[in-house]
Amino acid sequence: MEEDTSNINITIETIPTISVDCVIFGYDANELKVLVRRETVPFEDKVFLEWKFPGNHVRRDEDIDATASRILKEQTGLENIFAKQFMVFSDPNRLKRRKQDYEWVKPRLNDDRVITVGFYSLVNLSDVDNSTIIEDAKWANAYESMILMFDHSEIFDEALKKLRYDLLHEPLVFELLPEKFTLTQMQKLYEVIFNTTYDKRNYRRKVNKMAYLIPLDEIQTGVSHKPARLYSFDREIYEKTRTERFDFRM
Amino acid sequence: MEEDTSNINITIETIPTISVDCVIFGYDANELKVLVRRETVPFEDKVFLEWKFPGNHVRRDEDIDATASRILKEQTGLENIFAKQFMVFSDPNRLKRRKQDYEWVKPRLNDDRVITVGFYSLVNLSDVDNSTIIEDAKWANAYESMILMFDHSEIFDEALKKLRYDLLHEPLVFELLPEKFTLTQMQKLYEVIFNTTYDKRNYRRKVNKMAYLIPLDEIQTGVSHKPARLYSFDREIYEKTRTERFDFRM
DNA sequence: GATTTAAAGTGTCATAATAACAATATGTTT
DNA sequence: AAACATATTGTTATTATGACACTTTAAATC
Repeated sequence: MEEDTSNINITIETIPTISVDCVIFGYDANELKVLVRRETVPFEDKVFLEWKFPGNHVRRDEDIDATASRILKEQTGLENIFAKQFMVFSDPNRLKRRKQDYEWVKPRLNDDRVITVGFYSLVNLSDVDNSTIIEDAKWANAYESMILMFDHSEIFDEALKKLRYDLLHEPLVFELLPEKFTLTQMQKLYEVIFNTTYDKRNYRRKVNKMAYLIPLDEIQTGVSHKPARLYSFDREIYEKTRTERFDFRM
Repeated sequence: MEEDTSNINITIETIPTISVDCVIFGYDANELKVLVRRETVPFEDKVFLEWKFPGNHVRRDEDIDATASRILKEQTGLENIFAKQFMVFSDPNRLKRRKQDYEWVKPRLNDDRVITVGFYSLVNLSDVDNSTIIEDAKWANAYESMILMFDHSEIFDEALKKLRYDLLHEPLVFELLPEKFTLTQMQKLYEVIFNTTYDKRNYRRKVNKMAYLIPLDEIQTGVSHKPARLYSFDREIYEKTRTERFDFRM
C-alpha cells in the first residue's frame, strides 16, 4: 500500500520524465561561486557521496519557471531571484556513461529516462543569509573543478557559456552585485567572469555611457583608503533606453 | 486490441510528455519563409483545420537532437541540416487558453500535459526539391502572421528572436544561402531577417574582413545585367580564426 | 599632525571602426 | 549603338577603442 501511494504521488504530482536543474551563480570576495549540494546514494552496504546542482521534477500543474523558482526557494531561501532556462539535456545514456566509475549506477540503468531543463540563476551573495542555505549545500568556487554527478559537469559548462553570452547583451551583472556598488566591484566581477582584465580608465569611459548606471551621493564605508562612490542600476531607465544594438563588451 | 497496441506503442516507443517542435526557416526570392503544416482535427461532426509547426514526440532512446533530425527528414526530406534548440515551452495551460476559440479543444483539457522543446532550423531553399516536402506542409512568409495552433505563435516569436540573436554571433547566414552566392544576396538576407537596410559600400567593407568568406573565380549566370562575383563560406577557416569577440552586426 | 598606505579618480593621443554619401563599370537586351 | 540593370569602388567626418601614468583622498600609523 505504501508503494501504491508513492506511485500515485509521482504520477499525479510530478512529471517523472522532466526535471529542472539550477546552476546558481553567486559572487563574493572576488570569486564567482556556484551552489552545489551533496547527494548520498545508499547502495548495497555502502553510501556513495556525490555533488550535483539542485534540481527537482516538474510538478504537473507547474510551469518550468515555477519549478525553478521553487528549487531556488528551497535551496537558498530566496525568492524573486533571476533565473533563465538555457538548455535542455536529453542524453538517454547519461547514466550509462558513468557505468564504469560508479557501482551504484548499474542497477539504475533501466530507470526511466529523465530529460532535464537547465536553468542558470544569479544571486547577490551579500543578500544571502547562510542559515537559509540548506544543510547539504555549499558555495563552491566556480572555477575549481569538482566531480559532479550525472551530466552535471556538462550542465555547468553550458551554463557558464550561456551566462557569458548573455552578460554581453543584458545588464545581468546587476543581479550579482549588491544594490549599491562601486565601479571597481563591477569591473572585478566582469574580469572574474570573463577571466580577463580591463584598463580602469577605458572601463570607466565605457560604463559612463550607460544612462541607467546611477552615481549616488554616497560613498563606500569601512575601507581604509579613499572610499569609492557608490552606484546603482536603474531598471526603468534601462528598459526605456535599451536598444538591441548596445552591447556590454569591453 | 487496436487500442492496446496503440497505447503500448506510445508508452514504449515515445515519451508522451515530451515533444519537439521545429521552426524551419528558409530563404527564397528575398523572402524569409517558414514551414507550416496543416493539421486536421476531427471533432464531433466537424473537421477543424489548423496550422502548426512540424513536431513529434521524443522516442525513448533518442536524444532530442535526433528527434529534431527525424522531424526535419520526414517533413523536408533533407538530412544534415542546421538545427538548434532554443527554448522549452511548458505552460500547463496552453490548451485552456484557447478554450473559448476552439470547440475541439474542450474535451482535450484533461489530456496529459506536454512539454515542448523548440528547435529552429535553417535550410537553403534552392536545395529543397518541393516534391520532398510532405503534402500538408507549405512554406509561408515568416512575416505574414497566421493563426497557429496551441502556443505555436509564441514558439515562432521566440524562434525568430533567437535566430536574430544567434545570427549576430555565428555565421548562420550561410546555412540559408546556396553553396555559392553573391554579396548582394547575402546582404538582402540580413536585411530581410533584421528588417532593415544597409549601405552597400559599408556592408561590403565589413564582410571583406571575414577571412572565411571566399571570393570565387566564378560569376553569376542567367541574369540580364552585369553578373556578380560568387562567394562561398569556408567553414574550416572560420573555425580556425573565430574569436569570441567578433560579431556580425552592421 | 605628519607620514604612510591603498585604492579612487582622471586625460591624451594614435589608431581603428563607423556612417553618410555618388559616380563609374560591365554585362545583357533591344 | 543605346538603354537597362545591377555590380563595384573611395573619401571624409565622426566616433570608438586601446595603450598609457599621475594626482587625489580618506584611513591608519607613527
